[in-house]
Amino acid sequence: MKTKLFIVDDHYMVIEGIRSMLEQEPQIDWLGYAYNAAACLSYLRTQTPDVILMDINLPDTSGIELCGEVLQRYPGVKVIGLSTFNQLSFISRMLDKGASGYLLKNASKAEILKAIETVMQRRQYLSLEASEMIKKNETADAPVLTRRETEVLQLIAEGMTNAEMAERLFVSTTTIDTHRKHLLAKFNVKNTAVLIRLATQMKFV
Amino acid sequence: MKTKLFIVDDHYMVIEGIRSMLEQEPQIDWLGYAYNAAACLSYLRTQTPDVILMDINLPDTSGIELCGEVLQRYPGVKVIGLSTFNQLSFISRMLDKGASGYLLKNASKAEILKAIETVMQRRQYLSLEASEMIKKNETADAPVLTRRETEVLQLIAEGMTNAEMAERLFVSTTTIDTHRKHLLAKFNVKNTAVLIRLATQMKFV
DNA sequence: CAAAAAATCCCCTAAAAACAGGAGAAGAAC
DNA sequence: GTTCTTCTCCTGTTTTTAGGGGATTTTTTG
Repeated sequence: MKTKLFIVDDHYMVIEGIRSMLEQEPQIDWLGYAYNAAACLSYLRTQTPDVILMDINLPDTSGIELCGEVLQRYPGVKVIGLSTFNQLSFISRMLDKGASGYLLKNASKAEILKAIETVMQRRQYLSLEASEMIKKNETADAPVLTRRETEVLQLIAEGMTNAEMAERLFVSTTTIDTHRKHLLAKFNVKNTAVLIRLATQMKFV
Repeated sequence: MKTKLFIVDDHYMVIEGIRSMLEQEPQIDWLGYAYNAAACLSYLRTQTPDVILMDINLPDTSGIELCGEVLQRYPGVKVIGLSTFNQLSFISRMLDKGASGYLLKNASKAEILKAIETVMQRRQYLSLEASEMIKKNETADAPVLTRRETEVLQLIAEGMTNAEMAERLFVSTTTIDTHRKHLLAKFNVKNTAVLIRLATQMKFV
C-alpha cells in the first residue's frame, strides 16, 4: 500500500528537494505540491492524500491556520509540519491544531521517510532536534490565549482603543481593560508595544 | 568551461533541491555544500568555486556577514544570495557587501541557471519578483526613517517608555516625543500598537 | 554657501493605557 | 456538585501617549 504524499511549501527548491529524495521510493505515491494555502485547499477538493508535508510559513495564510482548516474538513489526513530552526515556537500550536508530526527543513531522506511511516501508523513523529528545543522553550514561549483574548489582541493590533473594542464586542470598556491586563500578564510584558511585537513575531496577528 | 558551483544553506532540503536540479547540467560542476559559515570558510581554504549560492539565514553567522568575509578574502568569487519572500530587506545589505545577485528560494531551474550565467558574465542578476518587491517596499509601504527614528522605534519595540529612552539616548523626553510623532506620521498610523505591528512585519525590528 | 533635512527642545491639553484589587455569573471539567 | 476557567464588570490612581502648536541648532547636500 503506497502512501499518497502531498507538499505545501512556497519554496520551489524545497519541493524539488523532497521530490528528488522521495520520488523513486516504492512506498511513496507523489501526488504533487501547492505553493500556498488556497492552492492546497483547492487541490484537496479533488484528491485526498494520506500525508501532507506543510510549511509553517505560507504566503497567504499561516501553516497553522491551514492545518486547522484541512484537518477540520478532512480528519483522516495526516499533517506533518515543516519548519526551520528559528520557528519552533509555532510548532506547538500546529500540534494543537491536530498535526501528526513535524520535521525540520534540514531533515535527511531517511528521517522524512521515518516520519511518514510513523504518522501512517497513527503515531506522532517529532524530529529529535526540534523536540529537544521545544522542551527547552516550553516554559517561556508562546502563551495559551482564550478566544476573547485572541480577539482583543487582534483588535489592538489593528489600532483600536479600548472604547472602540468595547463597542465592537458589545462589552464594557472595563472588560476590555481586563483582557488587556491578562494579555500583558500572559506574555509577561509591560506595555502594548512589546505585546504587539511578540504577538506579531509569534504570528498571533 | 564548467562553472564550479558551491552552496551554503542550513536546510538539507534546499541543497538537495538545487543538487537535483543542477547536477545533470553539463555546464555546472557541482562542488558540494556547507551547512554553515564556518564550514564554508573552511572549504574555501582548499577549493575556490566560481559561484556560491548563499542563504541569508545561517545558524552561526548571517549570510550578509559571510558574504562580506568571503569576498574580502576571495574577490574573484561570485556570490548569489538566496532568500525567502519576507527577507527582502536584507538583500540590499547583501548587495552592499558585494554580492553579484540574488534569487528567491522559489526560483525555477531555468532561473537559477540564468542567474549563474549572468553573474559569470560579470553582470548582476536580480530575481524579478524580488526586485519588484524591493521597489514596492521602497516607495509605498516602508517609510524612510532617519537614524534617530530607527533607534527610537527599536527602543519602543523593546518596551521602553519615553522617559527611559530619553535617559538612554541622553536627550529630553520631549525630543523622544517628537521622534514618536514623526514615526506615527511616517507610518501613517494613530498609535503605538499599529506602529509596532507594521514595523515588525516590515522587519524594522 | 544657501537650502533642506535632521535632531533637539519647549508649551499645553486630552486621551489612553497601566497598575491595583476585587467580584459575580455561566459553563466546562472532574 | 464542587472546582476551574472564562467572561464579565466595577472603583480608583498613576503613568504614558497622542495631538496641536512652535522654535533653535546642527548636519547634509545640492
